[in-house]
Amino acid sequence: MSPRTPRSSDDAALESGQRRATINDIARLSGVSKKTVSRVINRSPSVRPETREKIDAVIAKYGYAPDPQARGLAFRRSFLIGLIYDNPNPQYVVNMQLGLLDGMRGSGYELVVHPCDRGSTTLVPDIRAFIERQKLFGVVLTPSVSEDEGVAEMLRETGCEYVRVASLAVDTAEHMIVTMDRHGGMLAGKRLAELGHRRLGFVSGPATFRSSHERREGFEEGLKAHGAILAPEFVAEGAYTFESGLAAASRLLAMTPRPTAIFAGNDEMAAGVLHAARKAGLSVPEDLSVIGFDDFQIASRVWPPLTTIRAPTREVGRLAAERLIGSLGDEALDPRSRQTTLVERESTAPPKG
Amino acid sequence: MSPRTPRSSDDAALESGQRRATINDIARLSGVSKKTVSRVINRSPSVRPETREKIDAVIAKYGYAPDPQARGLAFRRSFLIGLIYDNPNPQYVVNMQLGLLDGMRGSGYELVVHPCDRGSTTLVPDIRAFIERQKLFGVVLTPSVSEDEGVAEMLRETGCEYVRVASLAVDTAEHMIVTMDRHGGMLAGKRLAELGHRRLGFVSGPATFRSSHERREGFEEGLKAHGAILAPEFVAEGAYTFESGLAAASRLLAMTPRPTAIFAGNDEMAAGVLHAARKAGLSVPEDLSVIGFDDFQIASRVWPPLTTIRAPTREVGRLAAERLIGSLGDEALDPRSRQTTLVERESTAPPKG
DNA sequence: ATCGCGACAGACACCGGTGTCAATCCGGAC
DNA sequence: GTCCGGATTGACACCGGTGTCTGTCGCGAT
Repeated sequence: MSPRTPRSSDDAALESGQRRATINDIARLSGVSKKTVSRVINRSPSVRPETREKIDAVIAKYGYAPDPQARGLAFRRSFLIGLIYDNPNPQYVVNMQLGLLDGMRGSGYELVVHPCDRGSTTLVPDIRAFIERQKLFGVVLTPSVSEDEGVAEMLRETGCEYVRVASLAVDTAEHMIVTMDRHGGMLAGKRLAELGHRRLGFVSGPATFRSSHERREGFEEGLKAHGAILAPEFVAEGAYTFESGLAAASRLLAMTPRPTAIFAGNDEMAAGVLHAARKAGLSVPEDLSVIGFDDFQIASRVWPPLTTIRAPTREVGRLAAERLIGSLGDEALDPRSRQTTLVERESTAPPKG
Repeated sequence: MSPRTPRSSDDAALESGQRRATINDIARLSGVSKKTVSRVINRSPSVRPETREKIDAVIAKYGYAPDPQARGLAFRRSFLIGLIYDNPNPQYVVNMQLGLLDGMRGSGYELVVHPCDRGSTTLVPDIRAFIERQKLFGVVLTPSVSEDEGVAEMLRETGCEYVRVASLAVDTAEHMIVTMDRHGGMLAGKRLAELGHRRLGFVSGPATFRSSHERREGFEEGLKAHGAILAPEFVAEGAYTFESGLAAASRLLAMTPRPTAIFAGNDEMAAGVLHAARKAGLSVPEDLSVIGFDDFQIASRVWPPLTTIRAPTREVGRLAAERLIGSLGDEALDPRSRQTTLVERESTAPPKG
């Protein structure tokens, strides 16, 4: 190899696609300095249009894309977005991931997943270490860890961008995507009251999830609007799991008189309610109406197929990602994009008699 | 600020944790060159033990951890591992992710998720772009994209490390984690034959998944060992989805005579079989036994709770990650770590009469 | 014709690590 | 005491980008 030929001029490898183009290649092939190429990449205004076009053409010809690592090193941050979650429901997690990827598509960011345990004593330092080591551009938090103020405070300290998905505005608007749990609960209450139910049961999620309270309060609102109420003794706390829903419903159904309808805080617990009803010898919806929440796959797999509240998890994920990377306009103000809706299947009917 | 004090000596910020330590800080504070610190980080053997200890102490004192971006830039690769998948089942995806994270814990790698569509005409270039842009250390592929030879060939070209999770050894051992689908199918066949079933139905996954064939062939083996056979007319192809299972089972149950037991290729389709049975007026397990595959949550949510084959997806994920980063020893040779097992619930019984 | 100024472009250092190669250190052989 | 070779260590360039600052250019004002 001729020593006169600098390594960076090894254009044969470039042409054949053996070697990815770097900013130095683009600069040399465009006849400008690398700094000018950098300006073009970063859309700096002070580049003459003809220069920009010339460079853009070379970039396009060689399919050049800047190296995220090198860029990140200079920027002192990465182009990674972390999803920090502790919700154990697989479908929630996957839908959220898909939504985030929807919102990130074409932005040059990548999604790094980071499950955590809110009960851990090292929760905050663990997340902090994750963020600082990777110099994350930003993170999205979902319930219930999104409702943790200790974590939020740490995030503000680090200066890492963040968006919290929660059912209540627990932070400033630019850091929030608010889900419509209260509205969903209201739809459930309204529907059951309309059907004529007056002895209503509620299987709540764990008190550590804000959504548990929102769904319940919405439920009560919906009932009240149609002249029904939720008696405190007909409220049983579960943990958003099948087993907890089964146990809670068993308690409710053992009471006399028992509720004629039960609203469960999510579909998993609603499935538990169905099992409890079966064990109690009750048929659904004849003896007991059941409404769930989420409209995950399980809702249509159980028998009878569950009437439930559809929560647009994937859309919420997309909004969260767009808010994080700054591409979200006024859409977030329009609740239609994250509306909850009632999906009526076969687990609801008027009460007997 | 005194110009005599170089910026790198701003130890106040370091002590207070305002600034993360860099390799230069560690070098200065240890009284060695950064290259020697680099040697310690990378476990180079040619460092005198006392030097190593001195540096290790400083590293520990300041909680130093090398910057993955800078390291990656110099190494010409990142410390990211991609999960490339096209399996739409949320629980499979989440279990696989959890397993991968299990295997990666403490290794310094992070997991980047990348769903894809095997039907896309740009599948290979899309994945290639993902790998090259991020300079991924390695990727894990799961079915069915793990069975795509075009993708595998591209991976070999790029030099990116990779591990394929599949139900058949479609690559050399160092690139494979083989799941025991055939064995699981065998367990199902064996059990149904033992119960006395002789007219057996099979709802297959899509032909594009190797596991569909493996599970079926295993099923036939298990039957044969106990004197039963799978008649070709009792095989219906589904697509690993609830709806396809429902449709396939409806066809099987409309035949005369109909099968007394059905093995479905996964739990989702088994749930569909249960719905089909109900619509046909058959009760499970009295009129029809059903076995699923996976033992995902849905198996215990449906009614009756499904007898199924437990597949250790999370463990398989852990093995895949360990193989990728090279921390997997002989464990992979021991099938116990990825054994499939029969989980007997209430959807199976001897045939009537 | 000269001056001043904003627009544009480039030189150079730096982000935080690693590779290469030369320099230094050390104990044992002569 | 001197020489030698392997073990340690350090100086310096480089990975592929960006920040800062300086220099050049073209144009209208004087």
